Amino acid sequence: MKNRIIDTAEKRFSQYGFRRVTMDDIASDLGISKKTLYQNFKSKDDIAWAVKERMHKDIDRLLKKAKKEIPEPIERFKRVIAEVTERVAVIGSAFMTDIKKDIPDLWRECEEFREREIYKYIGGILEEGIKKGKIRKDIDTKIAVMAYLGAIRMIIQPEILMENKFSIADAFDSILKIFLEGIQM
Amino acid sequence: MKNRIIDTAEKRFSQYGFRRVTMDDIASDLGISKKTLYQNFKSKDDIAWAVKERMHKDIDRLLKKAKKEIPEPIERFKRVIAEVTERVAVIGSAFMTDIKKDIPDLWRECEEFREREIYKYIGGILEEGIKKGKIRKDIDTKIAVMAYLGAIRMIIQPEILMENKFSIADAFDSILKIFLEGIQM
DNA sequence: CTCAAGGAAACTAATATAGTTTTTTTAGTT
DNA sequence: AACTAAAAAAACTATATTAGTTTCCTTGAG
Repeated sequence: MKNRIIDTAEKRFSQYGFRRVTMDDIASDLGISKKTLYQNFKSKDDIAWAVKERMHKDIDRLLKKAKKEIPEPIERFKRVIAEVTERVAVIGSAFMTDIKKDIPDLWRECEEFREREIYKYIGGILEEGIKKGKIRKDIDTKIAVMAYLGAIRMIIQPEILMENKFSIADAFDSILKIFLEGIQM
Repeated sequence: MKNRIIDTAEKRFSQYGFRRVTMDDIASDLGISKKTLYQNFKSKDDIAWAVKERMHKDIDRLLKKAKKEIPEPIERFKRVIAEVTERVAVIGSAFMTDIKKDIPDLWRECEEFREREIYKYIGGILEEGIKKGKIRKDIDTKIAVMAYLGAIRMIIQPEILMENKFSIADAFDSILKIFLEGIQM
């Protein structure tokens, strides 16, 4: 049950931020009462922390695995991008803006994680690629990663998917193609 | 004064959405009292409408000008991208989510504008480029435009600029480079 | 000095929602 | 069928927030 709650909360928070999502929303999505929700989590803040903890753990695991299994930068980038991005895009501006005010400690930890694990780690893959002459020297790797995340975040919004003909997989492929083409030598 | 208010509101709405921005915020940013603010606009909703009207007018003007002056698709894309994107990025997910609930008519108009003027128009430039063999056939132009907007939106957040060494101009350049490289034949 | 305009502060009314409690419903057991 | 425990649904309380309004204070011009 706890995981179902975290799933639902993650989805909602990523789309609407923290403040905009009510406990009623989450309970209703899950088909449970608020009472049951509070039997599992002490407060709304607790849920936000749980969402963050699980996400960070998952992403850590994926990044470590990719590092171990794939030495080649472009391929590793592709793997990481495929597996991590959608989750990472959840650290969206509305959520962060909200928790910066409402749960500052949580915000700080998310910021640090993002800086360390996302930009440094993924940016590091790109730097490797630059060293090996596979990726253009003239791009700032952090900007590239940010841009990619921004692009993905744009696409994963449910209204966008609903209103348009393409599937999310197609969209991800397209964006990845543009990026890979754009960053490679 | 009205324009100063619209400037400030546009900035705030683009970053924080509609609901999160208070009339106190706007007044304070401008160094005026709420009283003065209400002397210029009847309500908060009025301000949102004013922001939208002005923006759409500005973008319309820019798009028409570019069409008249620049026949070549890649160059036109560059021009449009340079002049329009930052403004367009203001139609962000937080703002749209808020007004969808709070001011549905405004939301509808913004949606239509975005569909017509941004995706169709800019997408149209890209389609032209495809026809002329300058842009890859295998990308969906709408996804490309969305991705680009997402990337830009990511970068223009003030905290991002503050925390990082690159300038906004550098970031825009980088992103544009990646995109142009990624979409061209 | 007076006065008008505008900023700052205080206020009111309304809304929203976290968290809690009560009522109703449901499913299982005897 | 009756009973019971658990959970959903509904209602409630307390608190926070903010749009819009009013009052008080300050400032600058005449």
